[in-house]
Amino acid sequence: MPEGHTIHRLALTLERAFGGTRPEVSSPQGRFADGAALLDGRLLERAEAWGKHLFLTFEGDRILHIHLGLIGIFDVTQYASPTSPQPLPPPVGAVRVRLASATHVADLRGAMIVDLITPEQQDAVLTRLGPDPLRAGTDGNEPERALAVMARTGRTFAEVLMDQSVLAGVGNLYRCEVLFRHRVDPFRPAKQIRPQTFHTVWDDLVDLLSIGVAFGQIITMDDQLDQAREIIAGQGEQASDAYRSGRLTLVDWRGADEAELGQRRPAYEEGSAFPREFYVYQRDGQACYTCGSRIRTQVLAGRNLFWCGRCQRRR
DNA sequence: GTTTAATGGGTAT
DNA sequence: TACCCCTTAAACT
Repeated sequence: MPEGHTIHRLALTLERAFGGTRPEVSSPQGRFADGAALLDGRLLERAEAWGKHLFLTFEGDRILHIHLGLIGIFDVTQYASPTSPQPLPPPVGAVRVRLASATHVADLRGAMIVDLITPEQQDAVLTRLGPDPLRAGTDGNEPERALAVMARTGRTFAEVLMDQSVLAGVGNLYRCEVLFRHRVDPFRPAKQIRPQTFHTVWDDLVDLLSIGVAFGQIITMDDQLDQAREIIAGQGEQASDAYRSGRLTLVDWRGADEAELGQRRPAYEEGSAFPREFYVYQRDGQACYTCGSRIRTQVLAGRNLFWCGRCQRRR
């Protein structure tokens, strides 16, 4: 499930659930037992996402570095409320890390990276990342940085789009869909992409990923995006401003009382889901919605690329 | 019951 | 390019 939007949403959810508290940290499966013991009962200062990397900073500069990889999942649930305490639900399956408070529990399974690191090690991870569309408008996240790399690589645009050192947070699904949305040939050399085209793609990614964070799912089709934007516009000025600035993830919910949260909380939390539908992703052999020709697929650098050979020719 | 695929990515060859 | 790691659920036999 994880592209950048998943991780940014997780950071927001974890901050709301555990930020400023001292969660119990354990490793029911046992593979993170030592790290869990070091973090248990420590103050969780903040949770942050950079591209697909998640960092939970505990007091004393103890940083829990998590990367979900392809199959990782971090479930955060509220199992009790302050007025109605409930027993903590037992872990199910291979839970490598569990955070638990009197009201919330978060279970991490299948992650590729689970490490306790120092601020210096965190910096080393961050310097290897390209600009993150979900941090657009902040230092170091300018699309020009990606353009500079593109100008001196021999690789195709589709390869470069998923390279985390060029762009942080974009995965295979957003890649396929954004290429189709702008009718760009995936195999076009990155250096041949016009800067104006790339800026349009970048702006679109800022929009798409932000909506992905807001709704907790990848939405790429125009009719669904229109509905999504309408729902966001109905959330009031604060959510709307944050969305327009491309930083819906960075809204700080801490300190808000329940009434305020009710007003600011996006509709998605009440569970409005869009049908899972895409322009090209996993539609190989089916008719392109625009031109009717068959959607094609090919393994590119180990991942399944999907595109429309007619709509995405030579651009 | 066994195999496969999944929105990742590092390391060896 | 190949192989490895992580875990689960759906699709096979």
